[in-house]
Amino acid sequence: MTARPSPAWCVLGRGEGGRIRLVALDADGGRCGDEEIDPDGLPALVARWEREHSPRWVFSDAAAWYPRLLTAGVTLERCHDLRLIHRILRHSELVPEADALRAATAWDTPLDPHEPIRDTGATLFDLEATSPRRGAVPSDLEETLAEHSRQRAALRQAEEPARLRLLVAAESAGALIAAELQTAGIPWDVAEHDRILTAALGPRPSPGTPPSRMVSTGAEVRTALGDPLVPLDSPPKLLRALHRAGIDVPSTSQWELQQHEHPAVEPLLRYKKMSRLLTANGWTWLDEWVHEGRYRPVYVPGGVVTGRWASSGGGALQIPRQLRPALRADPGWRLISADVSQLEPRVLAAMSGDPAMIAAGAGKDLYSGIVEAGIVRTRQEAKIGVLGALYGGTTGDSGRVVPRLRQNFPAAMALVDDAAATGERGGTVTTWLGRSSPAVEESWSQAQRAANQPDAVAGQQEAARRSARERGRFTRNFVVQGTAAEWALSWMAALRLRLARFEEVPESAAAAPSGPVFSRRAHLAFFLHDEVIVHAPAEQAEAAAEAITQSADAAGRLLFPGSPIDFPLDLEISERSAEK
DNA sequence: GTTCCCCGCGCG
DNA sequence: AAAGCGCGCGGGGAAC
Repeated sequence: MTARPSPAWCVLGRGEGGRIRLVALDADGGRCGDEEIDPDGLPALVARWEREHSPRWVFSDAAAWYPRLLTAGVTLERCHDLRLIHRILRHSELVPEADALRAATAWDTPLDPHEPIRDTGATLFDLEATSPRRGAVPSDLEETLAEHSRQRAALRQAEEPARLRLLVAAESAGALIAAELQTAGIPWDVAEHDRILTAALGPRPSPGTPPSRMVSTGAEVRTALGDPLVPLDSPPKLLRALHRAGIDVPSTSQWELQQHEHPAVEPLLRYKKMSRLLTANGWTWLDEWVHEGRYRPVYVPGGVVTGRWASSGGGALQIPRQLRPALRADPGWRLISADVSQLEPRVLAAMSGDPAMIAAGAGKDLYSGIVEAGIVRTRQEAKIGVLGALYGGTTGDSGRVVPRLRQNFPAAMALVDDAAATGERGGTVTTWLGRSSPAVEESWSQAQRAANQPDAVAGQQEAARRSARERGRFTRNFVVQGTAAEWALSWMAALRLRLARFEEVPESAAAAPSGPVFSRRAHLAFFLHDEVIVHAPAEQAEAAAEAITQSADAAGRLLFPGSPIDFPLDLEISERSAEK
């Protein structure tokens, strides 16, 4: 009698008559288990397989399946998100034979974020029974199995399969993390938020009326302009009023206004700050987005072409620094905030293997390292130069510093310069782990060809060149921003597994208002490109900090094995997030 | 009345 | 300060 092969994968999908099916596959794709159950029994079924076999769960779309499991208290270690991975494999230059994948158009969802999923009471099955979500992919078992099989075939045939497999794992981990972040939420101090608003704007006004300090500041502006009726919230009208008062600005943006000495400028800038705070993160935002001491934004993994996350609703990726003190740990808990110093430049140094650039960042602030190497005089110059290198800056201070970087960091600059040149030609570029930039539209190529014909008019040529340079700046940045996103996902994926091994604290020490899943031990609470915040019981704070640091080191070694590159963190343990 | 685009500004 | 990359959002106002 042969041993029953152990399940490597568990595929979930809808079966007949509204039932759910689970099919277990061994490492070679052979079926080694098959169960069917009513939707109500799904969490218990999944929990049992997770406990007994810890397989990689195959989801048509983790964003549709996992929240339901989390609500029932079930967390999973690993998954494969077919929707997200389809998008990567379909476009990746490392997949030579993608015809079968490309033919499966039902899996080709737009980059647009999901509709915000605000009502967690609705289940996957309710949603699909009524109106399918925008960007929904098939969720029936047979089609889910078929797509899984196509993706495994594509991965087998890939060049650099090891890298692509890392990307697949990291992207899928991101799908789990995004759902967990939304379930856990960010601990948010409503009273502190209200204090910040009141200090800046005056007490909360009745609905429909502006707060008192905005009214008085608006009056100051109007007095200074000598016009009692200027509508300050309408840029075109405000612009005309500014012109009438002799303030000759091309737009009403703050940096234009700052060039002028007029007495209306200072109160107007103050007014704009207040208006921004009120409309973006005022009391209305608080009412809508913070409930029971938690802010629960909708994260959209893979929502940006480069692989960065986007967000949908609530502006999770734009929380102003001014409001950071409103992030506050529950009583007896701590926030551990960590951000990577100069992530993108370090990623570029590692990708290119540029020894001088790696050395400049070794164990310290990379920009200061560039100063100490005698390449530029000030840290500010170093920063502007490096950002210019990453973004394709050609003018001003950045344009003056970039040539010096090109001289001192030839390998690093060659990497981004090559990416830009490829983009200008209409070509595709690829991140370190294998995410490729979208192909140009046929109309773009046609316009470029037309502009190169002898009969092309000057305006046409200029427009085509400008468009080519724009695309070059995009592809230049794509390779670095995209690889940085891969590093950040690997960091979080490693951290998430470390935190999952933490002991649960006693009920009495649990964070009160959060759901049971994330109220008993350290958990991720926030993510923003190169920054994480972990919410942890006070006695786990040091260990969580250690896990964050170890995970950063692990991510560096995973992506760049053997490279001397390091990724130092700014890390802080506190009850309240600092404004910085 | 609704939809769409632009502006301006917050974040990395 | 912005510039040079990537985003989301609210508001106004034009387009429909």
